[in-house]
Amino acid sequence: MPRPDQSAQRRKKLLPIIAHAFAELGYTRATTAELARRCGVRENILYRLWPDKKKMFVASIDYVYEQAAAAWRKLLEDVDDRADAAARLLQHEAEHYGESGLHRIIWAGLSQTDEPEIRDALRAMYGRFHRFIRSQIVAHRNGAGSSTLPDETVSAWAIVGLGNLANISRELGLLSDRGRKRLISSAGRLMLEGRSP
Amino acid sequence: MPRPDQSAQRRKKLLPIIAHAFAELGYTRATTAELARRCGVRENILYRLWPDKKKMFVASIDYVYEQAAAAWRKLLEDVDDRADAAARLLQHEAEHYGESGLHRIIWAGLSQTDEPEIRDALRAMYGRFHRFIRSQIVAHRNGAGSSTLPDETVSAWAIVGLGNLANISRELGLLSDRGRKRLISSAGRLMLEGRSP
DNA sequence: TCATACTGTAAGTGCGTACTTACATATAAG
DNA sequence: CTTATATGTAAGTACGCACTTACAGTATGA
Repeated sequence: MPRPDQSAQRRKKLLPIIAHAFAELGYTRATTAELARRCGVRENILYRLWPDKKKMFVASIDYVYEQAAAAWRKLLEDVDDRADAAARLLQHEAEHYGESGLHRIIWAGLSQTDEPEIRDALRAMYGRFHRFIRSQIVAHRNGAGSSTLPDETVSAWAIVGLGNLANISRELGLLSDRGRKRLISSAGRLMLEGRSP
Repeated sequence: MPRPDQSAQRRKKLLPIIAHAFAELGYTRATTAELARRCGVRENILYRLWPDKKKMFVASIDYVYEQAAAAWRKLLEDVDDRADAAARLLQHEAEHYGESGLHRIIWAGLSQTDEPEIRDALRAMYGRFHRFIRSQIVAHRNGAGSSTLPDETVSAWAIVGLGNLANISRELGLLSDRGRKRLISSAGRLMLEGRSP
């Protein structure tokens, strides 16, 4: 009888490498040849693990979201006060935004929205991202919604937009690290509770 | 003696068509063959007017920005109260967002930031865009900056971020037209003056 | 031990696309 | 009319890249 199939574990092992390559190089420049080189294998090995390049990328999107979600969960473990969690997360993102470099995957994906599979993966991802932020805002405001504040849905999208602009500014060199931090904490706080520190 | 060179006028005539193609198809799908087809000429004609595809795109960025700026100027002509202008612009964008095609060109460009020329053009464009918005905010607040509001620079970037998220949401189908309108007017107003309608 | 499927190597293939070349024709001025 | 350059047509080239194929080696379980 044949050898046991180990492709699942192998995917798990190579995915971080592939995700990093996509993050660093973007979708098009991360050629299948380069992906294989970084993984220390030949191209056809990758094609045995994933049917095509798109699937490798979609897997990378999921991987990256899971990484971020895990970091947030860990951060929230230490927070007792649910209402404090949102501010804590915002602060954390202001300080460490983009440090992993993995958020650039989303960026790379946005340039490939003509591929339905990638579109779908991104939409799902933004949806989860938005829901997470929104739930934090709800907990933070805790029913005390001011009439001069947008509702949680709008506020959450605006915060997602902040994160995205932070991406663009990093990509184009529009803002310094300090400027970006100020933007996230200041505008983010405003969206959260209607005043800025 | 030879015939007079008419390439300048010709560029002027074809640029809107080219810009439109880039906005509609994105950078990669707007192949030189397709651009030529839409212009009703052969590819080499385009290559006599611009040295390469990148230059055609950069020219499109400038063209589209000028179009949008002209529309804004026109809108502001009718506004007497300078302090009212910002709110008026915001309202206008909430209603007509994306109609100029400006945002879609930026979008197309963001997927090509590995090309230095395109990067530079985008950076310059974001700079102008931000300066414009910022000046409107300054005029709107007119010295009456509240201590609970971010400064004009931050607010302007946040509004740019809103526009960008509006783009993403349109591209991915995250928000309805109504939702997008609500986002721009509601969060935009908050960034502008610290309260939401 | 032996059939079977996994794992690896090496070379290729097909295709799309930015960009070019060769050449015919039209139009201005001297 | 001549000449020099603009304008048009049609084909072609070079190249990168996603994806494939052919085949040799290897570990497993009956």
